[in-house]
Amino acid sequence: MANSKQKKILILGVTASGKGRVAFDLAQDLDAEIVSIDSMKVYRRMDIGTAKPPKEVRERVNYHVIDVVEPSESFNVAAFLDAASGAIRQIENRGKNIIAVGGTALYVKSLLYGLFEEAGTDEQLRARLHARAEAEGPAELHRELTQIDPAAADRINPNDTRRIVRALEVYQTTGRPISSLQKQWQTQELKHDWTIIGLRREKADAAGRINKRVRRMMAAGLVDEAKALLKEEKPLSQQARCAIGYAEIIEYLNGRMDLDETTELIKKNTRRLAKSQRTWFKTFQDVHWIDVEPDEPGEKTFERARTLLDDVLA
RNA sequence: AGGCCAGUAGCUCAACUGGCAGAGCGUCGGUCUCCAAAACCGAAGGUUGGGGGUUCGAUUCCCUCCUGGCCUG
Repeated sequence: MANSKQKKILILGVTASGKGRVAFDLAQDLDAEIVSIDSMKVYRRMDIGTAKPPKEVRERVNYHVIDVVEPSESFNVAAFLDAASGAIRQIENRGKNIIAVGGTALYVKSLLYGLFEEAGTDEQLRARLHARAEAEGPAELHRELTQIDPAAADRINPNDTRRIVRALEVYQTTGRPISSLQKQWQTQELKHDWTIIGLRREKADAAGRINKRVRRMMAAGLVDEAKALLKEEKPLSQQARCAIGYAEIIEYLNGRMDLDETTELIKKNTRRLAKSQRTWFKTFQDVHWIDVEPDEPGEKTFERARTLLDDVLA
C-alpha cells in the first residue's frame, strides 16, 4: 500500500471559531473520519446547545465520541481518552485518515500526551473528602496534603478544593503521591504523532460569532430542548447540567430571569469559555496557526488548511 | 410649581454619631493530568453628579445648581 500510515490531524479553536466546518471539509477531502474532542457533545439529546454537527453532515462523514453517554451520566477525561482511543483504532483499521477536532483543552492534552493510569475515581471517598473540606475548610486538607505530597501541595492553591481532594484521593487509593504519577506532561520533549492546526480569530470577531450563534441556538429551540431534558426520567448529571446554554435556561425556567437576560448570560458565559480556551491553547506546542479573517468564507479557511497540510506533510 | 427620595468603579450596591473610599458581578491576565462548558488564583478600574461653604479633616454637615424617580396640585 502506497499510503501505509494514516494522517492524524488535530484541529483546535475556541468555540464558534469555525473549526467544525473546516474539519468536515477536510474529512471529505482526505477520506477521513472525525473524532470529536468535546466534553459536552458526548451527551445524547443535548444537540442544539452543544452545536453538534447536524444529521446531514453526520450522514456524509463518520463522527466519533459524540452521543456516547446519557445526560444523566458522568463523564471525564479518562472516559474520553478511552472512547477516543477506541475510535482511532477502528478508523486506523479501516485504513482511513483521522481528523480530531475540538475545544476541550484538557481532553486535547490527554489525547496528545496521555494520562497517568494508576488511579481512577472513588466517588465515595471523594464525597467524604469534600464533606470534610466543607466542614473544616480546604486549608486543613491542604495541610494534610503538604505532609504526604509537598510537591503537589506546593502547586495546588489552598482554596482549590477540587485539586486538593483529587490529590488526597489518589494518595489514599494508591498509596502514591499524585505528583509522582503526573509525569507524562512534564518531560522536556513532549512527543505525539499529530499534525496540529489551530484556528485563531480577532477577539471582537470571535465574540460576534458567539453572539450570532447563541441567537441562532435560541431560535432553533434551545429552551424546548432543555425542557425536554428536564422532563426525562433520570436527572441530568452534574456535568451535563452545567453545560452553557442549559444551565442558564434551567435558571430561566425556575423564574430567576427573563428570556432576554438568559440569552445575554449565555453569550457572556460562552465568551468566557472562549477566553479560557484561548489561554489554554497559547500553551500548546507545535500548533500551525491559521489567522482567520472576520469576513473569510468557510471554504477559504478550508483551502488554507489544506494548503498548510500539503506543506507540512510534504 | 411645591414636597420627598436618590446620584459612589462599566453595572448593582456598602462605608457606625465627619477620620486612609470597599464588595459582588463584569473586564483583563493566569493556573490546570479522571467533574474541565468545571474549579481556582491575580490585576486594572474612583477628582464619591457640578460649584461653593463649615472643619485640622467631608461620601458623610450646610447652601446652590444639574439629573433621575415618587407624591401632591
